[in-house]
Amino acid sequence: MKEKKKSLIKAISAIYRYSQTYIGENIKKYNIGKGQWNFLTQLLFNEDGLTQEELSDTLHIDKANTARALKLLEDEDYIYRQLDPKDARKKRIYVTNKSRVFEEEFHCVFKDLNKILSKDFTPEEKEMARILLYRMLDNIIAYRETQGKGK
Amino acid sequence: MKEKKKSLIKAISAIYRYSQTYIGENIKKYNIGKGQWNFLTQLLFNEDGLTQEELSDTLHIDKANTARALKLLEDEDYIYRQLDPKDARKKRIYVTNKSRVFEEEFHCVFKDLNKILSKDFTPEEKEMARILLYRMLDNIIAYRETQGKGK
DNA sequence: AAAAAACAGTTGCGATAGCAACCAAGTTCT
DNA sequence: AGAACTTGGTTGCTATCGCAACTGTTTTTT
Repeated sequence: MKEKKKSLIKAISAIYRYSQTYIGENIKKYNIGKGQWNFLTQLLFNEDGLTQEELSDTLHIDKANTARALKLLEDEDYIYRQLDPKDARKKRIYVTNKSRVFEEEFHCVFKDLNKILSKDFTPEEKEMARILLYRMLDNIIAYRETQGKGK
Repeated sequence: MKEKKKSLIKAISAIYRYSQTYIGENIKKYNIGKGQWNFLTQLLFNEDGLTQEELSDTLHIDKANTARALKLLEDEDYIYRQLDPKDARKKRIYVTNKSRVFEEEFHCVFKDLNKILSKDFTPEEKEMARILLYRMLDNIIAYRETQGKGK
């Protein structure tokens, strides 16, 4: 029985899908879906007031999805859009009070997921995992840029 | 400006999506999509003759998707299904000669992706990334089992 | 042996994702 | 100023994915 080396991408795929399911289950009660968490956490825990384009770039998500996800978040009153007074093409996205009310609860969902994933990791291993993952991400972004898909 | 610790799952999500796009582009010429590579590589590079359920379990993919992906692979003549003579519920999946013809080319797509992701990694870092990722996967699988979603 | 339960695979459904085409607002070029 | 181009966002399309409900086969229970 030949021992095949298991590929990085197989693990990443499975972790991604199971994590999405986990997130979906744990944010369902807020009436938002697993396609929206990325945007909401970015706005809540990093910075709001970004345009949709900036959000897309930061999160590496297609701008069409960004438009759709933000629409849903807006419908549920977690964010609102405001036209940039300097440039009427841009819509700047801000979180609502409702988002702030649930901020801590949201945060827990992601802290918990992180704990699940890195269970029994030493602090050094956690840090190493983070570093290696973000290097992989940078690598594939750099590759895409050589292919002319910079953005 | 507060320095936020970046989460594992954000990186994993982005890597997953970019990798899926990469794979999709590179296997398009074989008339198969990014939803099918996981099954085909498993059958080609590990073992065929598995049932759909076994494939689902190994790849951590819902059995409904397995059925659909295999249907497409069968339509394109990369695999065939054979009823298990001992148990008429089971369909065992085998790769075709057509698959074997392209085996090396397929392999390159995934080797190349692996190279892109782990660019500038030392051999130790590559190994560490693999180990940590599979531990994360095992962790979330174990968590799911505590939640009664063993399979 | 008949009924009930378990198992393997399929289908229906709704949500998410990327690409391409499009529209409206701003910028640049002549 | 007007034409051409760029930029930011939206919509249409198609593919993927997980869950739930279903069909047909096998096993277990009584």
